[in-house]
Amino acid sequence: MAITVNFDSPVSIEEQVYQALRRVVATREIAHGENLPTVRQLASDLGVHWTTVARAYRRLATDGLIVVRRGRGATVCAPRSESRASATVRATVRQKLMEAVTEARLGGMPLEQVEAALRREVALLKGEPV
Amino acid sequence: MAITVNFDSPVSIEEQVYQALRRVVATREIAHGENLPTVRQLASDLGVHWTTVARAYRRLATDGLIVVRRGRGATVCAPRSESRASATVRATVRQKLMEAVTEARLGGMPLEQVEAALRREVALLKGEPV
Amino acid sequence: MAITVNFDSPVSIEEQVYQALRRVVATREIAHGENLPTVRQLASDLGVHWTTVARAYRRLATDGLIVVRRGRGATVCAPRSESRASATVRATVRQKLMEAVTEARLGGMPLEQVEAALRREVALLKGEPV
Amino acid sequence: MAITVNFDSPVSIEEQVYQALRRVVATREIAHGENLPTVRQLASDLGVHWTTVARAYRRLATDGLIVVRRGRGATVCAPRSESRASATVRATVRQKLMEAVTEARLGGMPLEQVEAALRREVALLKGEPV
DNA sequence: GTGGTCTAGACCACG
DNA sequence: GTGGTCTAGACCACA
Repeated sequence: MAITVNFDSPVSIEEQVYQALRRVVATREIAHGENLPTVRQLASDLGVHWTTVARAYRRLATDGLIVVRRGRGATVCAPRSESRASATVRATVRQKLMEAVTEARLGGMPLEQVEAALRREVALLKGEPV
Repeated sequence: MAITVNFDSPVSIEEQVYQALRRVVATREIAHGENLPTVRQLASDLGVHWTTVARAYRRLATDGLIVVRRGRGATVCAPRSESRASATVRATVRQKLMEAVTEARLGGMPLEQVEAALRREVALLKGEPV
Repeated sequence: MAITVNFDSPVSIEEQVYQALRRVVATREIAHGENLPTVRQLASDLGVHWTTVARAYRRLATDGLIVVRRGRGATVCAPRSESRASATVRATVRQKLMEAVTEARLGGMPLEQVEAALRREVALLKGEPV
Repeated sequence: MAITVNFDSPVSIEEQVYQALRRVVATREIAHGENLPTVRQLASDLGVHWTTVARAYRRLATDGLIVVRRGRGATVCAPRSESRASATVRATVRQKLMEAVTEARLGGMPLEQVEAALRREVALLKGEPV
């Protein structure tokens, strides 16, 4: 599980760890029923304090992505099946996409390339060859 | 120019204002050669401190999106033409797209709907009917 | 005896088991003179460590609700008769009631409904039809 | 605003502060639009670390009871009007009432006295003479 | 001045 | 050993 944090980023370390772990769960790199690394282990790998990692784990637990139990570590929950997504989820996704196209245009990247890049990301997540 | 800030968000007000203004420039809602509102005007509209807005304007100027001249306000620069985007831009766009698909999967939103949503965003930015 | 524990709760498993057993004794679901399940039996039913259950039993014994004797298990003691309650008990009860009305008001629940709900709880404890 | 914390309690200091502040908001001791004390002020009053108080404030903000803004302190939000309470709220209230009657019976407190005590709490919250 | 985050390291509860 | 909480105090962003 290769995750890194950028100490110079305006986004907090906790947030970076949280987002990276959401990704790990979404890709099923660590599957349903398996454990994440212990907070102290991951913290030492990343070079951050273990309480910072523990805070990120708590948020994942609040989201229902993992179950955290003292003395037993953090276990990944069963994934949600595809279904009618909530309005909140759709709004979040839309926001991210809007940011992507905004960055693309300001950076002079043709919008067709953005669509191609999205197809690559979708294929990656599905585990298909790109 | 309708921009709003969320005071409860973990992302700073400065960052929210900065991002919203990037969007305004990207959509050409305020076109090349026109002025943004004054720092104090926008601050008062949003109910935030004027120094916060000023910091956001400075960042836009650093990005080369606007030029700020004493006594003449903040003027939007000519847009970049589409071209070969820098690696940085492509990485940023890719990151946003990755976050979008991650959120979609965790929220149970079918990935095909993400592609459809992106097409809508692209059309919106181009000013085409959706 | 159907008791469950919530592994995600901020309140410890020991505390949950302890509270649930207090409830079981109060309702006389296991009556005066009868035995609680063995520590290892209950632990295995709940999927928790047996030492956790043992700690809860110790607390019940300290409270005088059960007696634990080697080789004979944990036996429920005779209930206290109704009498003038100690100041401590009255303070505890008052605290719980205060929390209940606080939650009700913050959640928009009319306070009359709280009184009705209490009458239901009293009837339940007495074993009357609700 | 007289709140105290019990350092020997099994419930965490953060939780105690959080509950006490929920009470303060519910009773409108600090009304809609007013500010709570600053985190450092309250922490110093209680003799705890200010980050502990800050965590409690964050939870209140998550609950939508207050709005916390850097440099401006924590402001109480408008109260919810009475309405049909959610199932979650009703379950929470019911749980608290169940704990109250359990404690009463185990402590030998007549259940009629519990009902009387609840009426007092309701009157207190409504600001009526008791 | 406000609150937000991070590190450091203590102590505790749980398995 | 696990994670949870607290203190202590640094540094940052915002008003």
